Amino acid sequence: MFQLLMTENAARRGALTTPHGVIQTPAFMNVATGGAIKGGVSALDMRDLLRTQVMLCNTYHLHVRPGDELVRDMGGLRAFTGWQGPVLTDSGGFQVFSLAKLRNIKEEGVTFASHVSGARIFMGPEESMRIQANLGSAIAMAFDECVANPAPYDYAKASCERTFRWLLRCKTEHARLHEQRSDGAAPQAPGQLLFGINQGCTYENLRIEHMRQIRELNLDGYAIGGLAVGEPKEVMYRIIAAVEPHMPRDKPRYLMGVGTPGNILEAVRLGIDLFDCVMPSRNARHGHLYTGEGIINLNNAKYARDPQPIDPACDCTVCQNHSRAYLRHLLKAGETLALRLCVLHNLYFYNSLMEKIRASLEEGRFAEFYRANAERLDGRI
RNA sequence: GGCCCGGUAGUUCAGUUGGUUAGAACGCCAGCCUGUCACGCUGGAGGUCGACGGUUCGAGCCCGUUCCGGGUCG
Repeated sequence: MFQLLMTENAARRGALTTPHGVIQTPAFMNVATGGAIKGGVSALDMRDLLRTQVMLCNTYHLHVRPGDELVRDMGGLRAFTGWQGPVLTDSGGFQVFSLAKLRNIKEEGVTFASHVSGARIFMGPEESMRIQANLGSAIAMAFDECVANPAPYDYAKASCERTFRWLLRCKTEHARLHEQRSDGAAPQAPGQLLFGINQGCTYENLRIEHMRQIRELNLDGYAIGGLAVGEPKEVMYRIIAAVEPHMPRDKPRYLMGVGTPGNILEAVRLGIDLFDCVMPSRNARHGHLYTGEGIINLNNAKYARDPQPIDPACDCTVCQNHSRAYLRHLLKAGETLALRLCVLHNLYFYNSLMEKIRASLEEGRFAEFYRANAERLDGRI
């Protein structure tokens, strides 16, 4: 259940209770697609160094390898990975979009060629729900289609309608998997929440109509999917602003796959509670580091002799102990330590940004925080 | 000292019978990345082809001299 603690205009400060812990919102979920944050960051690091609240894993990737039944037999994702807190599993719907060359979409579901073995894999709403139950996540996402941008109106509309039919099937299967079994066996993932996903490409009327439909299903949370897939950020903000008034107030709202620090700040202002994005970890591995003053590219020669930490205002373990010059050296030398340290900093930065946002909401000065940071966060220095 | 092999981008090397603005890889410089097929992708700079002279319409390629490195024989 979701508790709305306080609001400032559309922005919200809340608490989402899951079977595996409470998530203070707005929150950023740390992406560990295949059960690990890329760059050598462990579950212990998330707990001890990053102040992570939620780990996000992917249904499709874990189904392909090592297999969801293996994860189930090993005690579920938490036991398997060592992460004690809540896990959100993405449904695999995004892979319908991102693995476009390998797929075939039908009403029943999607046929993929496994990117690992090439073997044919079928996944529909029921399969996705069963896999997510096996994975034992705290929050399961509905199986949807993330439509490419731009998409013709007719395709976006048809896809939206199919995503709705898939959602109905997800809900039915999810309920079936979690009801008390007649044979007395415990359900696979007791108390697992189910979030629905809004689609509709960049067409406001499709977005709103779809949102109105899915809110009737009284799900545990509502996500906006299919954004930040190439459209200008102004378009993304316009869609969020259009859909938000139609989202239930008493349910968490999750903007999937977003985004830059600036995107997140803007989306919180528009009423979003949950985020996830590969950007902080991927960009870290590519040498782009976040600071309160903007983004720095550690690959740049100007940092070769820079004794400062990545962000002088940051209190993460990396900034407490290492210089830009050293990290740049590690990066240039191809040391895997560079990946770990840079990822640690960026994820700490994101988690810490969310803490600052929550604090500003609690103190009724979010607008002020927004004004002071909106411009700067995504800039380059 | 004789003979052989080699000197082409910062580095390791390609350069077809002599023929447009001499290529690659790595490195360097910079850009990109939004529910991760991603230690990835894109772009850029950088060469008096050891030096000098010759042959030729034209030479990194052929000839001569010379310098440097390596090998080998005495």
